[in-house]
Amino acid sequence: MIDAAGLRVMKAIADEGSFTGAALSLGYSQPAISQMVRRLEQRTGTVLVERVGRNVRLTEAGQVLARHAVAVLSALDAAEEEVAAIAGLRAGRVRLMAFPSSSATLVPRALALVKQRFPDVQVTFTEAEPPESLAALKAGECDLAVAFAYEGTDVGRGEEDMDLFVTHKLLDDEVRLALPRTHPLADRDGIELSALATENWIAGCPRCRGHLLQMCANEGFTPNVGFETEDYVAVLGLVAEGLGVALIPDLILRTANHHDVVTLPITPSSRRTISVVTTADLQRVPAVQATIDALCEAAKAKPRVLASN
Amino acid sequence: MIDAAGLRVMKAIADEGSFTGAALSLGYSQPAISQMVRRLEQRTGTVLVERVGRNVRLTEAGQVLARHAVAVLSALDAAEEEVAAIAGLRAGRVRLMAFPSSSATLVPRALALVKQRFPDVQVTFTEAEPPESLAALKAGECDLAVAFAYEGTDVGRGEEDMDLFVTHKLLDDEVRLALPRTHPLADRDGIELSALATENWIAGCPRCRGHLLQMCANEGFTPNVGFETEDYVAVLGLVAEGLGVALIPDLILRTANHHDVVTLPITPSSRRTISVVTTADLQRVPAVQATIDALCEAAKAKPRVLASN
DNA sequence: TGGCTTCGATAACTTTCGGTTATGATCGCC
DNA sequence: GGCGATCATAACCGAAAGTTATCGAAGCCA
Repeated sequence: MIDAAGLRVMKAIADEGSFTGAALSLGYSQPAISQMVRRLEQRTGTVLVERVGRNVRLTEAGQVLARHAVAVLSALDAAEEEVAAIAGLRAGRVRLMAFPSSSATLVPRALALVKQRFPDVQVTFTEAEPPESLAALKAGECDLAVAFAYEGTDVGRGEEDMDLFVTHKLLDDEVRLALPRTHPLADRDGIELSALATENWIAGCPRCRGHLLQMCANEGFTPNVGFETEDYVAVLGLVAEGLGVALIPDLILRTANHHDVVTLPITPSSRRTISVVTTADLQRVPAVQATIDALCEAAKAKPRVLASN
Repeated sequence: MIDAAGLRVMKAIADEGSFTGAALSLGYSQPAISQMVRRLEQRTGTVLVERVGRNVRLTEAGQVLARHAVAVLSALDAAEEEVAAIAGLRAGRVRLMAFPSSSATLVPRALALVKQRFPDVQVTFTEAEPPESLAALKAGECDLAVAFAYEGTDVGRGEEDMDLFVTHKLLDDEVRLALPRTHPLADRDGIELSALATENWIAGCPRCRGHLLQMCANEGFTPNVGFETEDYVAVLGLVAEGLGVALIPDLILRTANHHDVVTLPITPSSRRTISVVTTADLQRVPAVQATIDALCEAAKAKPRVLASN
């Protein structure tokens, strides 16, 4: 019934004391004010201004509207400013989910980049493996997921609704064989997977275990998996103690290595692709886009860290 | 930029969880919501909803708008309600000015009527003689003036801008001669003004004094005015003490009389007209109209009071 | 897996509302 | 009494907002 424009006009009339002044201050023409007031009067069914001589004066009801105008308009301005802040990266919240081994350096580096560039954008971070993080993304519980997919399977995921998601590849993560320094094969430059059919194996996270089984099946054998743990530090410990060998992504080795463990490239080579995943809608949110950018840059900066290691 | 309708829509979407639901709850069609959201999005330059499957979910910016919506809309409702209260006589303030002798019974009775009918309408009351009250009305310092004009002069006033004002006649007030009970003429049923040329006169308010001089001039003499006071009780006291005679409006005699004073009709008869004056704009304000009505009714009820006196 | 239902997007049309220009009426002032 | 300023009114114009009709797609259910 009453709209903000009407209130703005009433306030301008109260401030300026005349229709003409109000028109000037609002950038309208004088008749616009005139009929705007008339509209308001017949909508409210009340006299809002009294025409006295060639000036006008607000009635009590008119003063009421003018008084409320400041409250309404300031609330409107506040809303506008707040979304403008989000649009202008002066505010905003990004809920990021990433799988554990990415949170070692890739994610912290990206978060630091975002914080440096847009100090008021808040990125919250939760660890989650790709299946859960993508489910959370779908459920609207996060805005961004850092996920990985092993070569062969699709980048975003191997699942059906890949077109719902938008993925940006961050980096390729080579899978290497980890074995004890004391192992007979430890001094080789590389090794064929098929030569490891009789080893005891240590498996990582469920997806990694699946990938291990898949690769071995391709080579014609079923690995003897003696241990399973999601903690790659534990995997390295187990390997170091000579309890078995493991396939470990290179990304993990950059931050956690063990002086009793040697890693070798394998044949056929295998890698996983690490990507950041979001939705088409969310990607258009500035803070989300900024976080994606930061992640991409953090990923590009990675190899140097690797080389120095 | 952002309008209340947009906020209302955002809130409805937040509440209903879908465009269709919002459309239903607001009485719009579904496409209306759809393009309303799109408009808002391109105005704010931000993504406000994410389309997930066949439902929608608000983004952070969208939630911000929905959250502010309640503040803005409630402020708007408050404004609307307040003017509706004024329009519906559940609120409102009337600033009434009346000349002193009208405040004895006429005004109190009218105020009581208003208070009984519309307990929440506040009538404030200030005493003022017609010249000042009408000036105040013109200056916007009051809404209603109870004024009087002596026969011959115009009802609203004798001045130029009578068409600015709207007047409602309340009652005619007969002017009577007040003289001491001991006066030789005190037992007459009436008296010619011309027979009083040699009396000592006591004059009331400036306008009354002017009227006295005018009447006497019409009868061919100039009254010998020994006292002037605006306080009619004082006039009666002076008359009672035999210090002179006076012309006193009947309205005053209804509330203030003196057992040593006798009043008589005079010839030529004279009366003043008591009216309530406002402006055309203010008359359309419900509370003002209600007060006018109450004054008219209070004036009609008057004669009975007089008769019983 | 294939229809059925439902939901959002889009297009095209219509109407109403809000605004401007032009003009008139009136007031206050010189 | 004329002049300048102010509000009101009329006529006109355009944009914006809402509607109907239709499409595409998603989820649901058998």
